[in-house]
Amino acid sequence: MRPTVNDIAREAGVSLATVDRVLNARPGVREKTVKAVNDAIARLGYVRDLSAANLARSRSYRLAVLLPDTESQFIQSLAAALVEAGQAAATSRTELRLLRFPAEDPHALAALLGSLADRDYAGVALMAPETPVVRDAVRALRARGLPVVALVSDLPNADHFIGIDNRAAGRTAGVLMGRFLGGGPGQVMVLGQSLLARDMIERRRGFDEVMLRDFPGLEVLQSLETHGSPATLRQVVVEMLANAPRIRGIYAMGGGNRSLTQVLAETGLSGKLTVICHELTPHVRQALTTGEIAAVITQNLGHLARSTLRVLRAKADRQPLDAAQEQIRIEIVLRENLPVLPLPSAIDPLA
Amino acid sequence: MRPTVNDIAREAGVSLATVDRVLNARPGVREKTVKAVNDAIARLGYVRDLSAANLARSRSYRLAVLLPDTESQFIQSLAAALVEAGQAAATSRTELRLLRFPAEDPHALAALLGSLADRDYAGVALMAPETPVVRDAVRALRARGLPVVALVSDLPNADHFIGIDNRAAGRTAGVLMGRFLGGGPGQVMVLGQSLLARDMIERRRGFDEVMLRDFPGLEVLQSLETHGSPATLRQVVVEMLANAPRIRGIYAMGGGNRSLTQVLAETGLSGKLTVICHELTPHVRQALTTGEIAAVITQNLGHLARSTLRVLRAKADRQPLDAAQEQIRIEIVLRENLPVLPLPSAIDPLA
DNA sequence: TGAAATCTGAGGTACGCACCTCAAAAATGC
DNA sequence: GCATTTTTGAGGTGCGTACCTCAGATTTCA
Repeated sequence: MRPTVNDIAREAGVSLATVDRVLNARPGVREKTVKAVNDAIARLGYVRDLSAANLARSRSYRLAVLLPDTESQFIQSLAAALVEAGQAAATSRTELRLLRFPAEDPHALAALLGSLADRDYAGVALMAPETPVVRDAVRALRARGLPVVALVSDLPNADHFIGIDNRAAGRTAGVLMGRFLGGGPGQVMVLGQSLLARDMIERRRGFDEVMLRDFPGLEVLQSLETHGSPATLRQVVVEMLANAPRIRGIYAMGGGNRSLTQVLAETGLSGKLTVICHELTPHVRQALTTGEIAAVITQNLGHLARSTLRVLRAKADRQPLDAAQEQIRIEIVLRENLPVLPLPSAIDPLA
Repeated sequence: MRPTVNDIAREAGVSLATVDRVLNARPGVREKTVKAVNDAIARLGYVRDLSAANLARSRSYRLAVLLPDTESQFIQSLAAALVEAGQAAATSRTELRLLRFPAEDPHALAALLGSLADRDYAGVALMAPETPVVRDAVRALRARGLPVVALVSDLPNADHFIGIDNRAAGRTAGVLMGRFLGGGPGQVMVLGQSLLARDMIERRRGFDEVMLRDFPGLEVLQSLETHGSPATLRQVVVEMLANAPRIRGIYAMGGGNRSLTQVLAETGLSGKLTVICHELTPHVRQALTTGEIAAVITQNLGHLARSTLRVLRAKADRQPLDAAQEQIRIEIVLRENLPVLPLPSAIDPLA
């Protein structure tokens, strides 16, 4: 049998109450006694039983995840992954509430953040661009002891960031583009939703780093801004294709993948250009299999979602996290290593 | 407050004992009553508290993981990942025992497997090539109700396989090789430890599929067998390099990466050939950063280890698994998306 | 309708730990 | 040495579920 707290008490020659004080770092125990208890713990190889501890604490975690109300495939997939992770975590006294806020309204978001403090949440995860009001709202929440983690897009004053290193992601796109195009010659088009967004800036920087250093034969054109609008995307892409006849590759830094493949299809360029984009949404999967898209840089949303819950719980308990497990990988997906779609798992509520 | 079993009993108008019988699928309850209870569960949105359930069951899991005693970097990394996952799982009544067996002795392995049945293990994970004696030993274990999962290398009669699809991995290597070499012309050398091992056969098949279909300009040479011996590797590689002057790429299907880079360095070919190999070991990391290796196809060993524990526990409890979470991805690692090495996490035994 | 079989209720204990109280013991300051 | 403070012990309760027993209620079948 594994040792219990009673075994420690006996081994250390102290009472259960003292062991408890040591284990839970409560005050009122002499250094010497603390050491005696810790020695006993080490001798017996005691490991706290988390199930029992959580039960006794009757601790539960109400977590909020705030996503913009954008209806992009990426956000939808992310939301779905979060909901699924939330269902799985329900058996562990964890309740996840998915809240949406108007994408373009930082003040609404700040107000929402402010309202969270009162409703005894144990932690908040947030995917939003950084603006001064948001920064202040995050600071206020943290001051109240609520952990706040940034999701997908980093917020410098959050407790933690869950997502990929966008500069490295840009570099990865760069190597793939460079090598797939054999180092040149040719031109590469770069598309982004908003060139002011932190993520886009970092991806572009990483991409440029590699292209300049390793593939000088390829000319990387100025970033085109789509503002998340299919019409704008279509216009700028068509225009650029007309002006730059040596374009052989397109790096889509974020969003608008559906519109992009559509425009390429219409202009008869499907499969003729090397297209590298981000995020493995359903449509991108499809385009990968047909060869319209050559490679995708992505992050595993299931992992991202589960990691979010784990990190929030750890932060709420002020426990350390397993850095290796929580690191979100920059995944490269080609047609050949496209992960098979597992059937939507039927979560058994009694399991 | 979340509903408990008592709430269900009240809501369904039955006693606690009946709710318990329904929840744990014990006999002696009429269809009609079962339905009443399930309806109450649905109405209240009851979710079983796993912490309490595990505690009450006082269930614990002693798991065995059997690895060959090979001292390759891959096995060492895998063992380390398993040990770490085992430590983290200790708080959840899970004890992992890492057992090694002589790599080339199927009978010793079979004997070891046979001896496990008596020592109340809850499950067994096994990384071994399939041989008739092993197959029989696995069957015997399963007949005794012990779940057996195959690790890294598939065993057709195991309960589950944890690892990557090697054929898809080979295809992935193929696309990368083909695209990195611009489709040809040239020759590609292929190296493998043992050409009889199931994994190697599948990787080669996947690689050939893609090369033949998409890159006919590249000639894929016959596989060279290294038998895990640096000397043999050196010999066959040097010989092949002499005989096939148009070699531009090397696909190392498994093992021997250290020796390979060494031979290339000695022959002045470092960085001049496109080398694609498997498994991100410390040495391979190094070779990636220097450019000696262009790309690595790998599987996340941390994930593999944690997945092993989760799957074994689920199998031991006859519970369904989350296919999406347990799917091991085929990861492509280039210098630019090399995951940063997290510091070896200090596992807090009290956490 | 009666006996047998089946179903249900009431109540209990146990799991390992957290957290509480109050009194007793030990250490400390003066 | 005494009062004061600090440390320790003994004992308790509760977390939500699993699993057990035994008596009483209900249904089934002859």
